[in-house]
Amino acid sequence: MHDDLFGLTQILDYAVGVIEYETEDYREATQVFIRFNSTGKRLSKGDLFLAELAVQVPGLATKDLQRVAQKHPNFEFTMPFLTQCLLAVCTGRLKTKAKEAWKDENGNDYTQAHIKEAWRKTERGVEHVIRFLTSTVRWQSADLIPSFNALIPLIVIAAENSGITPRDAELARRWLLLAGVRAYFSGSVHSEIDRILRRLKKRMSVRELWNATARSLRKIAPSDFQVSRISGSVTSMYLSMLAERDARDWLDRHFRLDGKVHGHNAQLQIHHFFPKSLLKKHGRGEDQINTFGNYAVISKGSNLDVLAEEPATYMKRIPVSDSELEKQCIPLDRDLWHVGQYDDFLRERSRLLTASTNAFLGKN
DNA sequence: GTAGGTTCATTGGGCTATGC
DNA sequence: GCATAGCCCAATGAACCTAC
Repeated sequence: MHDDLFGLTQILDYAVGVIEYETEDYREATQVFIRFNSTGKRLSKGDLFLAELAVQVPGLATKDLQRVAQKHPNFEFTMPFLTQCLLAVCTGRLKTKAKEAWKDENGNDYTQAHIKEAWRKTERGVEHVIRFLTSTVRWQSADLIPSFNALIPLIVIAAENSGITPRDAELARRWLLLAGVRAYFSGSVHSEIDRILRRLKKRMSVRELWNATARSLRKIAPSDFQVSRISGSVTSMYLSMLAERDARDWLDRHFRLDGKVHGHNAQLQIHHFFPKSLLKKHGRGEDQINTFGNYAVISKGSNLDVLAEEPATYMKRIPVSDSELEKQCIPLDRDLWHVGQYDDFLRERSRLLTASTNAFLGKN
């Protein structure tokens, strides 16, 4: 312990090297900046694209992108993310070296006018997608977005088509929610987005986006609800469905179950339909207690005061209608609300969740 | 240069210790 | 007894690496 503390104090004597490099050329400075990025805190591709953009079109990043980044309090997109959206709209690709980001296939710089026009379209695309997220998907904040990368193709489509038509909106929602649950954008993200963007060049539509990815986006199955995470793509999809169904709190019928279940200013909370302490008492393990089939959503302020009672007991005191229970896919058969029937309850709840979610997501 | 596999970094949930 | 802080770990997205 003493050695560790002594070692820590040595940091005060650590010699930090400084190299002075004089230049008036912003481009040259950026190249040096990118080259030095191999050590220390590594910057993301988006950071480097942003640095190059600042050189290519002075003022665009510091004024226009920043304005959009700060415009929507519940959808605070980062500058690197917006830069990647702009890059996708401007060049039709994302996978590139930073210093070649704003060049065409012949190696020539895109003109300032071209990039500014692309930004005008990107900004419009971002606005349309936020409207789509709040109205069709019914997410009121960016906290519920499982993957920001998934928004990029949608923003490109909305930018090029001046929005997402009401006819396409439901397919776009199906695509976004399934892309989240299937963790479509993990692994080689830039390669995959580039492949999608190449397809979209041929036909810029949500239908084409769906066709390009459908093989990986199989419909929801009961096993998809065997998750313990309270935050995550399955919960985001469930909350979207609850808002669509105009689900209400179990104690306060006027309170819409619309919002998020975790994080700062969460409006909702997860309620274990079979209380943890009850299941623990009956020898159930964590994986059986904390599983989506046992989760319901209620308002943050609600205290159902259930202790270790069975649902069959405590639900008699709670003035919730069958229609609200149906919205949350809770089996109405009261015989399943006894702890001895827990396995059958989970099986039936998973079946109802699967059927309801697939109906909500709609057909291709 | 690209695709796909692997590794790394970040985030959020759960648990426990501590303070009020 | 409750609230809060801090730690650990799993999940996940991003970055990196390698084979073709």
